[in-house]
Parts: sequence; C-alpha cells; structure tokens
Amino acid sequence: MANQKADLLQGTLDMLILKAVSLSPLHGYGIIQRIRQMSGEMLEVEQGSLYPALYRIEQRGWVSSRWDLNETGRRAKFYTLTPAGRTQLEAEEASWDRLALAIAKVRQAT
Amino acid sequence: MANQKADLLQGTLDMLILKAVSLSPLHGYGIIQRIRQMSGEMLEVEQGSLYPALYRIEQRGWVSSRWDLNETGRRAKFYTLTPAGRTQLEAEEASWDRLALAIAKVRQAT
DNA sequence: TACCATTGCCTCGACGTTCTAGGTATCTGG
DNA sequence: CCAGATACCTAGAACGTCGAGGCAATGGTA
Repeated sequence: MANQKADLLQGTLDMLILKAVSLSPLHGYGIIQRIRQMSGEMLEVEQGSLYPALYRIEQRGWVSSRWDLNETGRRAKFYTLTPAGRTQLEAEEASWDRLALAIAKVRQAT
Repeated sequence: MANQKADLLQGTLDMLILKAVSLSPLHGYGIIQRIRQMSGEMLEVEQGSLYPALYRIEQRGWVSSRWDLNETGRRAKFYTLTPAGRTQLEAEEASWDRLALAIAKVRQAT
C-alpha cells in the first residue's frame, strides 16, 4: 500500500528469479513470494510471467527442477540453481550494473 | 572499446531520449550522439530503435518537432521537450529509481 | 572525376518478454 | 460447505527493440 505498482522492465525478471533460487531451492509460487518479500513488497511478479520464464530458464540450463513436498506436505515443483545458472546470474548482475551506471551518467549530465 | 555493448532494457529508451532533448532541442541523429556521449560511450542507440521511439513519443505529446537547419546548414528535424514531456521524464526517472531500489534490495538479501 | 564515409531520415519484419485472462486441483479455516 | 490461499499451467495479445534494409545530401580524398 505504500507504493505504486511498477511493471518490471523487460529483461530483469530472469535476474530476480535466479537470485531468488540462489538462496535455496524453491517452487514457483514461493519464488513470487520471496521476490515480493526481498524487495520490500515493491515487486509483484505475475504468475503469467513467472511460469513461462521458469520454463525458459530451465531450458537454458540455469535451473533444474524436481517434484517434491513442501514443508506442509504439498506437492510442488522445486527449482535449484545450477552452476551455469550462477554464472548467468553474475553476468546479469554485471550487466545491470553497467546499465545502471550508464543511465546514472546520462541523468547527471548537464 | 573499454566495454561490452549492452542492449537497452525495454522501457529505458524513452527516458534517455527525453533526457537528451531536455538539455536543448536536437535532431534524431544528434540524439544518438548525445546519448552516447553523455553515457561515456556506454550506450549506443540504434537508429531502428530511435526513430520509431521518437514517433511514438511525439504522438504522446512529449516532444514537438520542426524541420530546421543545423549549425552546418543541413536540414534536420529538431525535437523539443514539451511541458508534458518534462512531467513524463520526471515520472520515468522516479519509476527507474523505484525499480533500482527494489532490485538493490533483492540483491542484498541473504 | 569518382568514390567513400558521414550525416540524416525512414520503414519493415522478426524477435523476445511480459501481461491479461483464463483454467485446474488441493488444502485449510470458518 | 464454501471461500480463499496455495500451487500449477496455457493461450493470445501487446509492446518495444533490433537488424537490415533503403534513400539523399555532404565532404573529403584519391
């Protein structure tokens, strides 16, 4: 309630997902919650964005998945970051830093 | 030469263009050069991205255009930021700040 | 003179990502 | 029993950016 909802910029979702699962394996629904919580309720990932993204990310080998039970005993599909995924995460973070720096430069220009 | 080329994230181009023309009216080709220069050669906007974006931005009333002569006497289409465009620029900067903050929070999460 | 690089504008189609809007099933609490 | 949360998924549309092309005028140089 403290903030306006802002759509994600295209290209940032993968980084957020990889970061979320880098802490510990997690299922899709939980990824949404973890991103919301980590961002201080500022980021709300839509299911319709998440599941296609997860599929894409798994195809690329950045996460692996398996069905398992969550802490309440319900079946859920857990995603784990692969080594390639960690490399990718680092690359995306570096890329984000570069872009953020470049934009900061543009904004401070007189 | 000091950096890898990074594609823009979808949604950031408008802000860059508005910022570029906020300094002084400028024509399309010059906008590309100014963004490159302001960003310290980090951002390279493609013509195929710029001209459709300029059209879109003008349709929305954020810039106005008129044909004029540049300093070397060549005809070029100069774009000027409108008051609505300035408001939009401020909104996009605020939106960027929110997103950057949210992403920073996610990244520092343990 | 001929040529080429640069400046300057534009269009088109392909592409990838995200969103909206649906759908299904299970579990829990009231 | 029912509503809401949890948990998965898909299809189609919307959108912005990119790559590749095209055109014309200018300036320098071979």
